[in-house]
Order: sequence, then C-alpha cells, then structure tokens
Amino acid sequence: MPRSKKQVTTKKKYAEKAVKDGQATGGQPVKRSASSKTPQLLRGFKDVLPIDQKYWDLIESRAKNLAIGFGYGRIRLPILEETQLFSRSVGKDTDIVQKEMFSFVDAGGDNVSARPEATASIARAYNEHGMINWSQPVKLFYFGPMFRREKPQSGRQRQFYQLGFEALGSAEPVIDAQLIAIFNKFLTQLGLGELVTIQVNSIGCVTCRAEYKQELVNYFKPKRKLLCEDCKKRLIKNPLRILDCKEASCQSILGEAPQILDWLDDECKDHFMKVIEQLDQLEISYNLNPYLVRGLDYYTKTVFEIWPKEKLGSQTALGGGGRYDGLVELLGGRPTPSAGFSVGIERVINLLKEKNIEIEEKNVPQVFLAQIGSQAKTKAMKLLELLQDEGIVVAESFAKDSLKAQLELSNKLKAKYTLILGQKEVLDGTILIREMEGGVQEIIDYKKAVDDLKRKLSMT
RNA sequence: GUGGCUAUAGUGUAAUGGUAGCACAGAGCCCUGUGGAGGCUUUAGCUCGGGUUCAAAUCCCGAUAGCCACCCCA
Repeated sequence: MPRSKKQVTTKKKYAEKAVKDGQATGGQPVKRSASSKTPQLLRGFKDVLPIDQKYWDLIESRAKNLAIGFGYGRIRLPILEETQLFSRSVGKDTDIVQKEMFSFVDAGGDNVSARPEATASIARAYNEHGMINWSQPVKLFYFGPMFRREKPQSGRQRQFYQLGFEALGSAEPVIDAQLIAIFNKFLTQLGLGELVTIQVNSIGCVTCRAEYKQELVNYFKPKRKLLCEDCKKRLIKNPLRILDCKEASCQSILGEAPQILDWLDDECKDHFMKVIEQLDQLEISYNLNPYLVRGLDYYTKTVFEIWPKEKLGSQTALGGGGRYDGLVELLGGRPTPSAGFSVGIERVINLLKEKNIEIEEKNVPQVFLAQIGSQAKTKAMKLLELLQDEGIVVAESFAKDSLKAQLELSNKLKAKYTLILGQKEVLDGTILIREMEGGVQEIIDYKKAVDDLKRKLSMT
C-alpha cells in the first residue's frame, strides 16, 4: 500500500516538473539555461566557507599575538588607492603595475586601482599622518585582501590575502633580522617550522646594485647565444632576473657569473653581515641564496623569502620581504629607512591542508538546547539568550520539532550537554540536562539550570 | 599574457555513441519525548552554446571555469 501511494506522488512530481520545464505545455520547451542567469564567482575569486574559517581564525589570532608581542600596531588600509601610488613605488615597468592591476577611472574621473600589495600604502600612510614624528621605528601590521589580475592557479588568485609586518624609520640590521624572526615564528607556531626554508640575500643599495647590474650585463653579453629567449629580453629589461631563470641552458652559465655579494659597497656589506650575525645569534637557520631577487622596485639591501621544502606547484614563496630604504622618500617623505615582509595567507593554508596539520575546532558548542512543543519552544528561546548572556556557547535547532533530530544534531556538533525542555518540564518548572558522552540525564529545577550548567562546565 | 590537461547531484566518483549509477552529505521513516549502529524511502547532476548522428555525458568546434607548465609573483 505505501508503495503504490508513493508511486502516485512520484508521478505527480514528474508531471509538475515537466510543466515547469515546459515539456507538457504543448508549446516550445522553456530552456532553463540556469548558468547563464545564475551569478557566478568572478574568475580567480573565491568564497571562504564556514568549514575553512578555523584556518583563518587561527592565522589571524597568531598574527595578532605576535604583533602585540613585538610591538606592532594594526593598521587598516583602504582597498583602493590612486593608481600612481603603485606605479611610483612598485615600479611602473613591473608586471604587477603594467598588466596585473585592477585599475579604472571612477565616476569622478580619478585614476584608481585595487591595491596589488600593501607596502606602498604603508609608506603613503607614514607620510600622510606625519609618522616621522612618532617614536621610531614605527611598527605596523596589516591583514587584508590584495588584487592582481593574473591567470589563476592554485595558490594564485586574483583576490588573495596578505598579512604583513612593516617597521619604518630605522636602518638598524637588527630590524631586518627581527622581521625574519617574526616571520619564522609565525610559521613555526602554525606547525610549519620544519617544512620551510628561509632564503636570504642582499641586493645592495641603488648605487652598488647599478654597478652590479652593469657587471652582470657585461658577463652575459658575450654569452648571449646561450641564454633562453626570455633571458635575452631580461638582459635589457631586468638582468637580475636571469639569476633565477629555470632554463637549464641559463643555469649552466650562472656558476661563473659575478655574485651580488662581491659587489656590495662597504656599507651594504657591513649591514648584511650584521643581519646574518643576528640570525645566527637567534639560531634561525637560513639559506644564503645569491640568486634571490625580488620583483618590486623598491627593495634595497636585505631581501628574503620563505619557501616550502617540498615545492607546491610552481608557486615557491609563502611570503617574502626585505628592506626598502628609499620608498618613503620616493613618495615625497623624508629619507626613512624601512623594512617589512608579507605572507600569502592562502598559500599558508594550502600548506597546512597539504600537510594535514590539525587545527583545533573552536566553534564547538558547550550546550545544545532542545525543545518539544510550542510552549517549550518559546520558553527555550528566552533561555537561549540567558545562556548566551552568561557566556555559554549554546547551539539550538528551533526549526526542528522532533527531539530525535535535535539530539542527532547535538551529537554531530559535539556538544557536551543537551538541555531538553518539553511540555512536561514547562508545566513542572524543570528541565532535563543530558550529558552526551555517557547519556546520563537528570531533572533539575528550571531556575537553577543556568547556574548548574555553569558549574558543570567550569568543572571540566 | 602564451601553451597543455580537465569539466557528471552539495562533495567524491562510475558509465566511451543506445534507460545517467554508486558512496558520503541532506530530508524522512522503521522508533509520535532521547543521539552515536543498522535497514528502508527520498531530494539532488551530465558547465554553457553550437555541430556530427536515427541516437551524444560520451565524438567535433566555440565559450566559460579549474588545474598544470611558462611569464610573473604572495
């Protein structure tokens, strides 16, 4: 009997569906073409769903703690800036500025861009708020989305989050070392310490880098035929980039190439040596990488990146940074030696997931509040707020009426206790409290429920 | 930006020209006030648009998206 009944309903549903789809209307089939009408994510943009929040929460709270510990104050910077801020700082010939920015002319005719990174904004803010009059160095940290219109891959999105620490107003090598130490500590606290390597190099100041560049060109020019096509272009555009080319033919002639460290002037060399000494003192292991070059124009002297030991796709760096002694001045301020680093949050999360690093689930409710019957439901809604006011993390499912379904949910949410409030309890002025693990439950006075629960929870 | 690979319920996957199936998740029942096990029922899908064919999830073309390599970068 139930079977035939169900068949009827099923047939009915099909009929309804057919009508909806236009098949039974006798006319043209109505095409749903859902995807053309359903709004979709923009290319390279992603939603972060509740299931992943634990990673984000963890990263942000670790960053905040480190910031407090090392004296970095949070700064929240705007997403949009004048386009020229980036062309002047990041470099107008860099790929980031030339082809990767979300730039547009707004309704008022201003040229604006979604920020592709935050250091330029930091320097702008330093000047704009007269931070030169604050006690130096000014230490700032930020956390927020950046935008680059690249072809997406895993670990490379058009909107991605960066966390950054910046110290402005000190030329001391200890600043460079401390930034590396913070970066390292951040990853270590996330359980990634053993899985990454720190790459360090110095690219000198404007003067000695120019000399080195010339030297590099002089070296490669006679060997031009041995270089790959890209590197032939780099020879003119950005000879430093030849150093990290992946082509075997280019790699093979790198060995004899002049090394930047030999061309640093006395001051730059001295600075770098001190940074290295500091790192040794701090017992931070690092890899001196003479081929490490960073893509943004404003870097000087110390540069560093942190790489996973096992390469994840073609994206090597989890993050990187360095010194940018000329940036503040370049943007119209006083000479202000500075340094900083930024971390790609999605890349860090990818690594955490890849290595199955366990993250404590923080949003486990302590108590689940179940109800049976409409009177009980109303009363439970009030109780819910009482519990919340006492700071108890409580879950509920007022939309479900069956106790069974509510207990199932309580179990799934891993609540320690379930409060059960039914018609009987409402009349008696009581409430049931069930300890989920053992299934023991007791009847208690409704008025004492909150206190009783608090006692039970604080005892565990 | 260049080149390559891929696209099936919410998720993970089968079916290779001929009836779209399975697992998990969701809803419901077995059990009308008691979760974790089991059984049953059910919801939900061929990315989109063209073409070839009697017939396309399957073959071809295009679009889109994801991934991979390059470029570049976090």
